[in-house]
Amino acid sequence: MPLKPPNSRAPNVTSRDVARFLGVSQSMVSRAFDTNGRVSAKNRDKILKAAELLDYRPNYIARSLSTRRSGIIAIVMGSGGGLENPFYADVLDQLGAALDAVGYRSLFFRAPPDQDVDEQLPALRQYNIDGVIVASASISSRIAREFQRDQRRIVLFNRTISNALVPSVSCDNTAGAREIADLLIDRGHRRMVYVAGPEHTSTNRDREAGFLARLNERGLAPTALIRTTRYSFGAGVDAARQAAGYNPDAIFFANDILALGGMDYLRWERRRIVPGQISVVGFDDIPMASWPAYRLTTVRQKVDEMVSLTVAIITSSTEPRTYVIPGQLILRDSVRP
Amino acid sequence: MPLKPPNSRAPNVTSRDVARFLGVSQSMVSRAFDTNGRVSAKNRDKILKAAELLDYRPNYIARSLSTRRSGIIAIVMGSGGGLENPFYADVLDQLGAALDAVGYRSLFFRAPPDQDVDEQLPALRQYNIDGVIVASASISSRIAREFQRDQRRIVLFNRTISNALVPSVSCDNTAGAREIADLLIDRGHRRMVYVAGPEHTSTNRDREAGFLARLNERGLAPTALIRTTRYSFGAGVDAARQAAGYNPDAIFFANDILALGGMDYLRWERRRIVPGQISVVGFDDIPMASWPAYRLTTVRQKVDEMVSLTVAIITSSTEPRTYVIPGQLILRDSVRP
DNA sequence: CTGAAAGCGCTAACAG
DNA sequence: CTGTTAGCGCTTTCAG
Repeated sequence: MPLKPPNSRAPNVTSRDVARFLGVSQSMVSRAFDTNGRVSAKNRDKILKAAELLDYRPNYIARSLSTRRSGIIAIVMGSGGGLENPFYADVLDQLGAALDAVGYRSLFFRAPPDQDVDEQLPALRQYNIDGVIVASASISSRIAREFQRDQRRIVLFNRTISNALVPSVSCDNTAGAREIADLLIDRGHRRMVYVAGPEHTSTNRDREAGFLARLNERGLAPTALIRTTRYSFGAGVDAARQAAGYNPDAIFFANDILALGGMDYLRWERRRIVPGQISVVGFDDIPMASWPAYRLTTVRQKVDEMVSLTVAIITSSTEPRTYVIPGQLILRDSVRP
Repeated sequence: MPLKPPNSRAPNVTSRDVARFLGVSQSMVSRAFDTNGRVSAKNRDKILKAAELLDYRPNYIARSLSTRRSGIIAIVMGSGGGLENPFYADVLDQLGAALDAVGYRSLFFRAPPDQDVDEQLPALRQYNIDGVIVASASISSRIAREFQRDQRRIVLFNRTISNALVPSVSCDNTAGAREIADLLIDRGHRRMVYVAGPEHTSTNRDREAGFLARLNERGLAPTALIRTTRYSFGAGVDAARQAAGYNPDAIFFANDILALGGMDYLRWERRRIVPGQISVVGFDDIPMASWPAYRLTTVRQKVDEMVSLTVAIITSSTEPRTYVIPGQLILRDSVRP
C-alpha cells in the first residue's frame, strides 16, 4: 500500500447502525441484503427502506474478507501490445461493459513489456480477485493452474497455452490466415511476404502457421518473412521498408495496425499504388481499417461474441474450455480484384 | 456481489502462520511489512525470509478493512467519449502506468453514456477506494465534495467544474483554440466553420469559446457552427457533410477523431483537396493525426505532464488545485501554407 | 424466521 | 523493540 497519511475517522454508516435504528439484529440486516437470506418479506422491506434513509451500503471490503470473494475481475494486458493497439482498447471497453452488466468490477493490470504475467498473478491473490482475464500477455500454465486451484476463474483471451486445461477464447487465427492465403493466390499474387508480429504471441504463431501452411499446400512459398517486435504503426512502416526490398506483389501483415503503417509507407514513401501495384492485408478489423483513407481488406475478429463467451466462463455460466471463434473475411479495396 | 457459489476452504497462509512458525507475535509480523513499523532489523529480516519461505503475502482486503484505505484508485470514463476516442485509450494507458509506478492499482469504471458519474461515486465508497480520477465524464460538485470530505482524493482530468474547489488538470483548451483561430486567419481563411463536440463537455466549451472569441477579436465571425453529439469518426463525417453546405475554406473540429472523419469525407466523398481547397484542424494530437495519410495540423495535449500532475495530486505530493497545461500547436499539412 | 457469537486477516493503540 | 488486546464491517454457523 502506498504512501498515505493515517486515516481520520470518517465513520461510515454500517449494518449495525441500521440494525440499531430499527431495533433488530445486525445479522438480520446482513441477510436482508443477501438475495437468499432468510428474512421475512416484511422485515427485508423495512430494512431496505431504512438503509436507503440512512444512506447505508454494504462495505464490499468487509464482505470480501469473510466470503473470500470480491466481485472484482482483473483484466491483464501487456503494456507492449496492449492499449497502443486499438484492437485491445476496444476489447477492454467491451469486456468492461460486459462485466459491469453482470455485476462485476474490473481491475486493470498491465504486464511489463515482454514479460509474462506470472509475476503479477500472485499479487492478485492479495485482492481476493474472483477471476482474471488475460489478454495480450502470456502466462505459464503452472501459475494458471495454481490460480484455478484457489477457486479463482481464469480465461485467456486470444492466447492459448500449449498445455491446455486453462480455458481460452480466441479467434480462429489459423483459418483466417489460410483464407487470406487463398485470397491472395486466387487474385494472382505470386511474390507474397508475411510480416510477422512478436514471436512469442500465439496470435502471430497461428496466423503465420496458417498462412504458410496454405501457401505450401498450394505449392507456393512466401517470398520473404519479416519479423517485427511489436504490434504498432511504426513497426509496420519499418517492416514494409524491409519488405519492399523483395519487390513483393502482396504483403500480409500479422495485424491491422501493422498493415496500416505498411500501407502508408508504401503509398507515401515509395509512391506505390495500393492495390494497383501491391496488395496489402491485415487482421483484426479495427475501426481504422474501414476508414476511407485505407479501406483495408482484413479478417474481422468477432469481439462481441468473444467477449460474451469470456464473461460466461468467468461467471461459470458456460463450460470452461477452449473456444475458437471463426473470423470473417472482410473484402475492401486493398487487394486487387 | 455477483452470482457465485459459496467458497471452499483454500486456506491462505496468514501472518499468524508466519508468527507461529517463528515463535513471535502476529503483530510483529504485521510491523515487519510496514516500512516504518518498529521492529529490529534482525527480526524483520527473519520474518521477511520466513514469509518468502511460506509464500505469505499480506492480504490487502484485511488490511484495507482496518486502515480504510485500499491502494486502489478508480478511473472513471464515460462509455461515450471514453475508449472509443484513441486519446483516452492513451490517457488510460499512461495513467495506469503512472499509478502502478507509485504502488497503486487502478479500478476501471465506465459511466453510462450521457450521464454524469454521480450515480457511480457512492458505489466506490464500498470499495474503500483511495481516490478517483474522472476523465471524459462529468460529476456534480456536491458529490465531489462529499467524496473529499471522506478523505478520498479526487481529480478531474480535462474536465472542470464551475464551482471550483475540486482539483483538476486540463489542457489549456481555450488558448489552444485561440492559436488555431490565429493560424487560420493568418493563412487567409475567411469562411471558417467550427465543428463542436458534445455540448456538455467542458473541453468543447472551452475550445468553442476560445475559437469564437479570438475570431471576434479580429473582427470575424464563423461561417457556421455545427454540433455533434459524440466524439467519433462517424460524427466527424456527418459534421463535415453538413459543413460542406456552407462552402467553407477551413474547418476546425473540436478534436482529432472528429477531424479525421471530416477529412476523409471531404477527400473521398467530395473530392476536395486538403489543404489545397480546404484546410482542416483538430485538437489532441492522437497518434493517427501524424499518420502520413492525414498529417493533421492540431494542438497537442501534453498527456505525460498532465498524467504526472494528476498522480501527484492523488498521492498528495502536490497542491490540489486547478492546473492548466498549455497545449502545443503542431503544424503539419492539413492547413494551407 | 431471528439473535448471539465467532471469526475473516490485518492494523493500531497500549503496556511492558 | 515486543506482545496483548481491540476492533475494521460483514457473513455464517448455531441455538432458539
